[in-house]
Amino acid sequence: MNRKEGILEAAVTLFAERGFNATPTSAVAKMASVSEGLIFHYFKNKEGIFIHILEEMINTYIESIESIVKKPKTGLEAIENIIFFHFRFSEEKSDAFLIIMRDFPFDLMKPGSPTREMIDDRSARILNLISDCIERGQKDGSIRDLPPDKTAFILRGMLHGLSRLQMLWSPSNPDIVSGMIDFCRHGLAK
Amino acid sequence: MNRKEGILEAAVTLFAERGFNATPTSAVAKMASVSEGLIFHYFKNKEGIFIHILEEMINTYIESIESIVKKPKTGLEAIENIIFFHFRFSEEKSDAFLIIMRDFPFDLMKPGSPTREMIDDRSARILNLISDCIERGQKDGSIRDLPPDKTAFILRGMLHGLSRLQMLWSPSNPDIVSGMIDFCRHGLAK
Amino acid sequence: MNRKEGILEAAVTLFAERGFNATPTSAVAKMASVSEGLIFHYFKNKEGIFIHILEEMINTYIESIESIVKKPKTGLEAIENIIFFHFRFSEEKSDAFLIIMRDFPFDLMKPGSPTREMIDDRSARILNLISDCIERGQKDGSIRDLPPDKTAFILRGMLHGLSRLQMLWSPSNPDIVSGMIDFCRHGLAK
Amino acid sequence: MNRKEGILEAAVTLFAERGFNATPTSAVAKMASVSEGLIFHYFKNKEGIFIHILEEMINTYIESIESIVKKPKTGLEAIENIIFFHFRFSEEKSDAFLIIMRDFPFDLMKPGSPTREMIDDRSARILNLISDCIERGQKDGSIRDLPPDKTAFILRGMLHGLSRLQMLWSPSNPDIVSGMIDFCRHGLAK
DNA sequence: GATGAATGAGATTTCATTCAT
DNA sequence: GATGAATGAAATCTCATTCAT
Repeated sequence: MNRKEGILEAAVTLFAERGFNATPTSAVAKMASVSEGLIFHYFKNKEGIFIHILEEMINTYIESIESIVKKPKTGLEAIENIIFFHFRFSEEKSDAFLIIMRDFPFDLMKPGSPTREMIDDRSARILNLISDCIERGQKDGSIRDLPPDKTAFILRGMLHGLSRLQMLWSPSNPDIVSGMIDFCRHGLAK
Repeated sequence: MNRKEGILEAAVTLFAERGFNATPTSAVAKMASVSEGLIFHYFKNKEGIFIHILEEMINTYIESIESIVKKPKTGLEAIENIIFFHFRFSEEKSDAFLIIMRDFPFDLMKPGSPTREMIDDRSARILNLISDCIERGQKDGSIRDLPPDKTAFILRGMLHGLSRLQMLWSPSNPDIVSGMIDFCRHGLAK
Repeated sequence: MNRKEGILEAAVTLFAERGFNATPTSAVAKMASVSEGLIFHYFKNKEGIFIHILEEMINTYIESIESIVKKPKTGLEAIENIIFFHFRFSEEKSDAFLIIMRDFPFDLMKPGSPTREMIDDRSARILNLISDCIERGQKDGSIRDLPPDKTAFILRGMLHGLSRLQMLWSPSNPDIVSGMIDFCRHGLAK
Repeated sequence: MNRKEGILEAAVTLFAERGFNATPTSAVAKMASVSEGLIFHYFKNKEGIFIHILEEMINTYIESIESIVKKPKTGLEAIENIIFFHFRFSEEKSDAFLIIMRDFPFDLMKPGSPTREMIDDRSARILNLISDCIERGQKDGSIRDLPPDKTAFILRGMLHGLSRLQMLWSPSNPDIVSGMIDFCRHGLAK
């Protein structure tokens, strides 16, 4: 493993454990057995590390969804697959997922910033992927008549909110995947 | 307006604008025309301000919901009212809402801390209120047979996620209230 | 002596000794027996210390000259008094004088910055004081016909350059006050 | 242009623009399209670049003056030529001139350091050149009786101070060459 | 000659918090 | 209650410089 990856790995672990703000770059450097300067050599900023993690994650997420939605026969099944995938993904990459849900530094979202643009772009792509499935489902008869874009937004909101609630906010942690699938099937299907 | 309220008002405004971490207590003091020391006299901590805002908000939220769910005839209508109320509330108190969604300092959630206990309690109460409505709906025939607790969790996740996405993360901001109502009606109703 | 003055005194001494850039604020704090934070409480910036020293010095300089030029009978004598004063002043306040001549951080001169404006103002006032003397001398017959503003600029340049050369750049340090007086008498007088 | 010269050219440009201290070697390397290591291969130090620029400039300055003072018939004319040359030179090499006037790192002047010795030597040579002209003028009757060394120092101080004031410190920038010539003619001539 | 990854030593600055008044 | 001077503990980031290749 090269040094850059070592830094990223250490950062993900420590950020998840202590929080982004509460983790000094010195701790990351120490855990990665690297000089502190090297972090800034590669990432320029502490935020640079975050951005790297975020970008990598979001891109993998989208690419996975892109390939996943192709397989099923109906649009509704495609949506169900997205839901399954989302929660599996959030478990597999739980550390990075947690960081992004919990510690996102929102000054990165200043209008016009490159990160903002990247996120806006990815958000739009995700919404498109979902609403494409909905339209597909409306054509193949698996999904009833409802506005695809709005509904895509609602589904994404559900995924986002359920993941976040489960991770950060709630004492009880029911298995909600099957529940959500069921709920959506009724909410969407004819 | 007394000084304590002045501090709270200034804090909400500034935290919403710049973020909790990025707002020094000195800025709050200056905006409230108060000495910095007085903040600590009233709130002990910087986090103390946050906790106060959070608690006030969450209590109002719950009390409002408690009174709201009583009126409608069916459980389903009660749920719909909760949804309406949630989004109205998030607009009315948009600053405080934003702060809590975006800047929550998660070290307050350390197991056993008083804030953690307060939140766990309030979360449970909210879930109970929702699942009560569901059970009510199942009795009055407006809601189909599905697990009340899980479903309550899902509904709360939707509310949380949609609000958060709308506020922080998404370029497009469709009006999703009616969409969510429609979606839930299909998802829940018989 | 209060703490603020203590900081200034320590700063002048250390800056003169080691140079502005080479003196860490920690050294100033230590020498003034004060916490490092207090420096920033009073001066906001490391540059803030410099600006304070500069402003105090330049104001004293101008006020002294203002009172000095009034006394003598002729304009030429007034000029001579300025010259005498300048070199006496530079010896009395040699530390602060040295710092300003040697370590001036020229990003303070960015067009539009408050320090830039302050300096432009003070420069103009000094030039005015000198050229007033010249005009006075032309009226009273002690100074020949030459452009007052340009000549004032030249005299100020001489003062500046001689002080700087003497302090920083030259191995031999002749007593140049009398020489300059003599030179100017011939250069200016009828 | 070879790489060493490329580095020097980039350095002069950047130092003039941002200041010596504020310009990282990395910026010089980038602008010269060269690796950062190569700078240290050629110059050993960041200060090494400065010294190189300084030495080149000061030597050219002296050699030019040496050849210039030979031509005119009288000592006074020779002095006038020096003055003309000085200001022309400072305009032609304005970037390098600016750097030396503004950013000279005075730890290079530590007694005994090679740069200190080089500068002391060049300063003495410049003073000698000027005072030679004065003595010449006293012999040929163009310059009155005054101490040549002291006067040479004063003239050099004028040149230094006027250039510096003009470049760094003053809002008004009158054309002072002719003024200085006139002033000196009266100050020096019989 | 030439590269650029890697280092490490600081330096400035920020801030929550305390406490004497 | 109210003030604000004073503290001190970090934390990010910058850079000159080195060195293996």
